Amino acid sequence: MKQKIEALILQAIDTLKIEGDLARGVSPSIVIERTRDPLHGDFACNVAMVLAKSANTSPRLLAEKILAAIPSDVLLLKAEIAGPGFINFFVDSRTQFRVLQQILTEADAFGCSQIGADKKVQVEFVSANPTGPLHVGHGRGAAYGSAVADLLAAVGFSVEREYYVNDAGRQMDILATSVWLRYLEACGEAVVFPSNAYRGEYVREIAHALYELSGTLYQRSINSIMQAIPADEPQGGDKDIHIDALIERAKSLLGVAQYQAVFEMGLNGILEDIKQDLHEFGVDYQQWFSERQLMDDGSVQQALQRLDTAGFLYKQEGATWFASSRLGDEKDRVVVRDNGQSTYFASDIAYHMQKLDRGFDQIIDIWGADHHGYIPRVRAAMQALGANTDKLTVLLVQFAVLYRGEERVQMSTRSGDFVTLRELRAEVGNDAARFFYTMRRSDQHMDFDLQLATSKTNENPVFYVQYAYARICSVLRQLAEKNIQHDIEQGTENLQLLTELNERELLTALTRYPEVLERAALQYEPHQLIHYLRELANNFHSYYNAHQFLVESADLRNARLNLICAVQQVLRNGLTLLKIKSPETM
RNA sequence: GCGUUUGUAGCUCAACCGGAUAGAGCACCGGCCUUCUAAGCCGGGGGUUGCAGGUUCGAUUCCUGCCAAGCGCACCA
Repeated sequence: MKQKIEALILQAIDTLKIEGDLARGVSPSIVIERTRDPLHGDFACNVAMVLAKSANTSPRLLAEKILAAIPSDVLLLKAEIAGPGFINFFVDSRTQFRVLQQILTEADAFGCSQIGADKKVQVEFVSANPTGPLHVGHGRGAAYGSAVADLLAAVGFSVEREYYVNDAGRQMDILATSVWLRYLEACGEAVVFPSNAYRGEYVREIAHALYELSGTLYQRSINSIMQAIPADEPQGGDKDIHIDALIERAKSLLGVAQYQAVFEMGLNGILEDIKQDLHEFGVDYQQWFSERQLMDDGSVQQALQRLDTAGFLYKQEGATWFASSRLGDEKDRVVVRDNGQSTYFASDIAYHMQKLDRGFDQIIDIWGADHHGYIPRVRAAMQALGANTDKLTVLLVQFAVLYRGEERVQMSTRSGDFVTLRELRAEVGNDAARFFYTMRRSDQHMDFDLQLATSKTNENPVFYVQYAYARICSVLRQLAEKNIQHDIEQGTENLQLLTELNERELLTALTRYPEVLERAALQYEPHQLIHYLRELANNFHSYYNAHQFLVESADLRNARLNLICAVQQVLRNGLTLLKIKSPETM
C-alpha cells in the first residue's frame, strides 16, 4: 500500500511538472509514513512541505495542487490536507482485509521478503576469547547478533554467522598455564596459584579432566617449576613478570608436544562449553574461524606483504608499523613486535582480508562498545588492502551493567567472579533472557537487574506477548470442545463485519508486520520487532477483553476467528524469529 | 588532555533518513472476573526531552558551546 501511494504521488508530481507548477529538476524522495493518530488517516506524506520552498509557494497551497493531481484509485477512500501541509490518506478497509487472507495462506513465511536479493552477508558476533565461559555481557552480543543475522535472513539476505576464535596469544598461554598448575594441584603438588592466572572453577574442572585422562604424565616437581621465578605481586613482585616466567617454564619443562596438549585441553574444553552454551541459547554458527589458522597458513604474512607492497609498512625501533594514520587513524600501529611476533591487530588485518576474499557483499562486525576505538584502524587496513570500506559495518553493543537490586555487580573473568550466561539462562530462562537483551537498542547502555529478572519473572514483558498467543490457542481449544469448525472461507466472506475499533486497529497492526521486519533488518535494530510484538499483543488483549469471539452468529464468529488466527500466526512468526517459544498454554 | 558514545516521566526504556498533542512498562491512585486463561483490560496523575544558542514552515532528532556520565587512547587480546 505504501508503494501504491508513493506511485500515485509521483504521478501527481509529474503532472505538476508538466503544468509548470514545479521545476522539472526536482526529484524529491517521497516519504510515506504511517500515521500515529487515526484521525490523520492511515498514511501521511510530507512532500508538499519539502517542496514548498523550491516551488515558491506555501506548503498547503502546494498540497492542494498535488492532491488535485493525484489520480483516483479504488483503494483510496479519501485524501485530505491537514496541519502545516501533510497529505493524509485514508485507505479502504477492504484492502486491509486482504492481509488476513495473505497471512493465513503464507503462514510461517508471512512477513519475509526478498529485499536482500540473496546478497552475501557475513555477521560476526560474540567472538569472546576462549579463556572462560561466556558471561552476561556476552549474552547481549549473542542475542543481538543472532537477531540481526536472523532478521537479515528473513528479508532475503544470504547470511553467514561467524565466531572469530582468538586462540593465539598471551592470554591463551596464561590459560594453558593456569590449567597446568591446577592439574599439578590435582597431582598433589603444593602450588601457590599466581594472582594473574585464571582462577575460575572451570579451570579446575578442565585440569581434573586432564588428570583423569592422562594421569601424572604432565607432572613436574613444584621445586623445579618455581626455581628462580620472579616473585608474584602479593610477595612484592610483578604479577605480569611472574606469570610470563611461569609460562616460559611450563613450555621448557613440558616440551612443545606436551605443552601443546595441555594448551589444547584448555582451549577445547572452553570452546566446547561456549558452543554448547550458545546452541542452547538458540545461537548457531556456520563458521568458527581460528586465529591460529591465520598464523599457521601464512595469511598473516600474506596480509602484511600486501600492505608492504602498497607502501604502508615501515620499520622503527625494531618493530614493523602500519601507517594507518595516513588513512584516518589517529596514529600508526605496530603489526610486528621487535621480538618478531605479530600483534593481534596483524591477525585482524589478515582476518578482514580473508573476509573480503571470501566474497561477501557486506561484512558486519559486532563488537563490544569498549572496542570502538579499534574501528578506524580496521577501516584503514581494509582501505590499504584496496577494499571498499563501505562493505564493512561495525555495530557496537554496550555492555549491560549488572545490578543485584541496588548493588552493582563487578565482573572480571580473571578472578572468576562473574555471572555466566549459563547461570542467567538457568535462572530466568532462555525466552526471558533473549527478550530482555533484545528489548533495548544495542548501542544503548542497559541496566540489567538480576534480582528483578530472577525473582519476579512474572512481570517479565515476554510473558505479555506469549500470553496473547496462549490465549488465542485457548480460544481455538474452546472451539474444538464445542465441536464447532472454524470455516475460514465463511470468515473471509464476512470480513466486512469486522467494524469494531479494536478490529480495525488489529488489522492495521497486521499489515505493518512486513514493514517492521524490513526496517528492523535494514537498520540492524531487532528491538523494533520486540516493540511491535508488544503492541500487537496489547491490541489483542484489548480486543479480547472487549469482545467475545465465539458468538452465535457463524458469519461474525468465523470472521473474528480469521482475524485472531492471523494474529496468532504473526505473533508466532515474530517470536520464532527471535528464538522465543510460543507456548500454547501458560 | 584528545577521541568517541550517551543524557527523554520517580525507575527502566521507545519515538519510523527532521513531522502533527513526545509514548510504553514498572511504581502510584480508581474501576473490571456467574461470559473464550485477571501473567489481562479500562481510566487517572506524572515532562522546560541535561543547559544555552543556531539552522527552518517545523528540532528529542541536525550544527556549535557548556555541564554530567560511560568507553577508548599498548610492541595486551
